Amino acid sequence: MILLSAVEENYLKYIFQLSEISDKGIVKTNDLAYKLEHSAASVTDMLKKLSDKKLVAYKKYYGVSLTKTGLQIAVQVLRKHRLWETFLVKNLKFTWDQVHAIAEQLEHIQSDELIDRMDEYLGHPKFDPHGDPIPDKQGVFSSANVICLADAKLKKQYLLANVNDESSAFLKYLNKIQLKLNDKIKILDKEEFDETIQIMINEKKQMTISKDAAQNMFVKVV
Amino acid sequence: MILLSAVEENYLKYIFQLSEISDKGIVKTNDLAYKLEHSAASVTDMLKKLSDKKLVAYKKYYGVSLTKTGLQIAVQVLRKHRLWETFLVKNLKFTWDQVHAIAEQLEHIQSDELIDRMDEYLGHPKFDPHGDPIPDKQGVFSSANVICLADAKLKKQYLLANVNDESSAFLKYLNKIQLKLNDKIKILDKEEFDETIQIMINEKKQMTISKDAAQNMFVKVV
DNA sequence: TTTAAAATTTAGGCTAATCTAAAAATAATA
DNA sequence: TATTATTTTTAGATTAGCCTAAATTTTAAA
Repeated sequence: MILLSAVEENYLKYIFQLSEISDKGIVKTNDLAYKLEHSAASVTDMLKKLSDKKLVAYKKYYGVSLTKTGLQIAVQVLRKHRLWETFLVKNLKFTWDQVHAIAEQLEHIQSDELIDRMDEYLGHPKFDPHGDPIPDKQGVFSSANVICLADAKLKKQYLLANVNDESSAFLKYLNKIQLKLNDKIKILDKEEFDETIQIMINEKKQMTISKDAAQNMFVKVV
Repeated sequence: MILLSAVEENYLKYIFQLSEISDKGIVKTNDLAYKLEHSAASVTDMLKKLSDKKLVAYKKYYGVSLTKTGLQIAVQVLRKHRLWETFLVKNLKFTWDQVHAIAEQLEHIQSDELIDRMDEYLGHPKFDPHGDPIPDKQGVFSSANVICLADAKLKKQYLLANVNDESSAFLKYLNKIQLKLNDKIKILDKEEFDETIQIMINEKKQMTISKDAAQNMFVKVV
């Protein structure tokens, strides 16, 4: 069990996030410096340390990528971040925009037992309140191409792919409005004021969906 | 709003705890060093820094006490610690001997909003799983009328209200003898020779309690 | 009351994580 | 290709928070 500082964990997390949108998973020093809001010199410094610990593969003037160990740690930090965000929104009723800063702190709490029990407590959610996938204990993300219904685009055709909330209240609600997994959903309108959404289900039934409900539904593009 | 490091918060917390069992609230450098498991020299160093920040009143070779500001912060750290412990035991089903180390980390998460919502979520608990009082947002503790089991009277009915020692060894011992907070305790006999105590638990189970154990248990009169 | 022991502070040093300024390497342009 | 601009690294410094060893102050004992 490797114990890392919160700072080191953050480096790994950001390298992971940048590597996902970069060429061949190679992250540039300056991009990392910008993300971390540190000087490029500090980043170079830390990259050498992480390289010594075999958490990253670093080549001078070229860039950095995660090793297998570094990747595993980065993914677990992301898992913790997203589980905490889920807890903050679902249980403590924070709004999605309030939780990031707090989760940035909570993600560095060191206790596997804690995060396992939190995962259990939340009902093993697969997506966080922003619709980002939550990797499981083994680091496996559930299917990509799924977005939160709250973030879905107007006029496009989707299929209901996943629900985040396993509470009986929410499932009963879905039952009542007769919405099931793999039903077709098209967004007719989004109301800016209260963020409710007008949807068409299976090309025949029109419904108004609350912001809360939409945030718990995940759809994939047809 | 003063932002302190986790290290500084810990100093204030331990000064508070030691001042409660000390003469006139004056804490000695060595006692603090022992509690923090740091060298006395490090403690002197930090006391000077905390003194500069007006969080403690520090007099060389004499001792340290909290200022009004320092006290307020210490009590809020304690509040966070105890609310988190309550959450870990009540909601995540940890046993009370597992939670201390995790709460030591969680107590330093910086967010008033978070702790307010957690307090609300837990239903404004007044005591934590160890029976320690949880100060409210204003820093006010609710006091129970508790006495040490070692000082309790023969033949009287008590409830186990609090334990002094949060070491995992002691809490495991309580688990083993199946003694929990709010269990009924009646003192059947006190042995003068070694100061062991015969107690009846919940009117059905008889036990012998050592002097050491009894000094770590606190009971309230029914 | 003098001396020995204990507690505390001072002095000097170390590591992690940051910084700025200058140097070096790479990329872009004339 | 030569020169300039950009990116990255190196060098040297700083701060927080710790340490050990030595010096100082306080307390206890003879």
